[in-house]
Amino acid sequence: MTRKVKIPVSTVGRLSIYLRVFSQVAKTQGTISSKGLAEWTGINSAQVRKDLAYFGQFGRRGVGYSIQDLKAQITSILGLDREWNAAIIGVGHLGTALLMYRGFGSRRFKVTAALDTDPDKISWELEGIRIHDLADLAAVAREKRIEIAILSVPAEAAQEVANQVVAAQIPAILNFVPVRLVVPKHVLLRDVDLAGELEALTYAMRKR
Amino acid sequence: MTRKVKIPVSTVGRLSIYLRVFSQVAKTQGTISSKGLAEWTGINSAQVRKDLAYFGQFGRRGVGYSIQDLKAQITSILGLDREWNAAIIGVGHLGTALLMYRGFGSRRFKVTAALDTDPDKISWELEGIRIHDLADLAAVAREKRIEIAILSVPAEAAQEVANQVVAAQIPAILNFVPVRLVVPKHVLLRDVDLAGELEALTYAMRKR
DNA sequence: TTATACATGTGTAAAATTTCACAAAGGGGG
DNA sequence: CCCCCTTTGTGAAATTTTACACATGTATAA
Repeated sequence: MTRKVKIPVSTVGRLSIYLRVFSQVAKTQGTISSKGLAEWTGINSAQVRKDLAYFGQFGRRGVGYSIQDLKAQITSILGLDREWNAAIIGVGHLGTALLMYRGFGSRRFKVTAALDTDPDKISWELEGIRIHDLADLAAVAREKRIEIAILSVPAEAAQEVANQVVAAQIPAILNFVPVRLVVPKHVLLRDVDLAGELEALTYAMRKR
Repeated sequence: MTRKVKIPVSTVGRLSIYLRVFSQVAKTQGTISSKGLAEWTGINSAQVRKDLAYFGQFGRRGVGYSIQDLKAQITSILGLDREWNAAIIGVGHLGTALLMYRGFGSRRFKVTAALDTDPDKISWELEGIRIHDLADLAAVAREKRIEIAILSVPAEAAQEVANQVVAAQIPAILNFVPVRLVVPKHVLLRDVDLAGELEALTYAMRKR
């Protein structure tokens, strides 16, 4: 089988990048080479081939990769051949921001619930999504079949909320809170640090 | 000198993480060990020491690092000892979202301008920030001393807008558009791919 | 003063990731 | 059918990143 060796996380990240290229070139050609993908992405062409080879032999020597096929393959590898329900937990500035951001939905992600603890927010609706009481998380998660919790709560509350997410049997967390969360290892956790991204820029700018 | 060897990007990313820990522990202790930082962050303690050692000898053997000192050091290393003016370019869903998100401002980043090409948006104000015509980018950038452009425009327009940013002499771009931008190498570019983050999660969930 | 426990800074080893480089194939033209 | 150009898939090398391990320094207590 193909999935004997462990696949680097970085490879998975690049799959997303390759997928994106297709929406930009698909119209003009039916096929693309690793060199072509390399040019579009800035990733070394050997790297491209190696990334794809982890999952199978999708290319044809002398020809390249069928865009249609490869698109379908990567879509399937990334689990994007179906929809995923997500809930936003914490409807403060960032949470509201993420709720408004339709980019999540644009691919296969649907934000179908929002939760907060603030009585002034609960029962309100934002962008057509009702805000539930966080206390009802387990019920909401079950009912709406939530599989991804998008966390944007205050730092002090983050771990406690994460515990509730785990208790509600939601299997994955996308954490926007700049705090290290401890979760059982069967729960998938991914951190996004927006301030950190800016800091990487100022670090580089400072040296001038 | 301390800056002879090249510092890994990953090290810089971890500095942000260390810095964050201090706001959570500072009150209780005056000092922290690499082991302590390791426990807070999940990063190996030798890694912590190596990261810090790139920039100088901040610790004391048998004692650890003075939190106050280390905080000041990292703050300075990351260039966070002053404020940075940022502009949000593209006030669609994500742009609005980012504009509302005060987390950027919470540290040393100030979003002081917003720009768009849509006549219906230009001259409006959002969160107290006036939306300018993108055509005026160079003037706005000069006047407001913009040093970071936060890009959230449609994919088709991204490269062209990036060119304008470069022409406006803005030295750094934080790009939220899932497109590879080509910029001169004196311009700092950092990509944030929100959909990609979710895709990393679904990839892992799919395998069950 | 000496023993003990702690913790840094760093040389070295290990692991992971990226890049090179080439044999093996595919395709097209004559 | 043969030649030539292209491009994959993949060992092996190179590079980068992480982890180990320990000599060296610090503090405390008896």
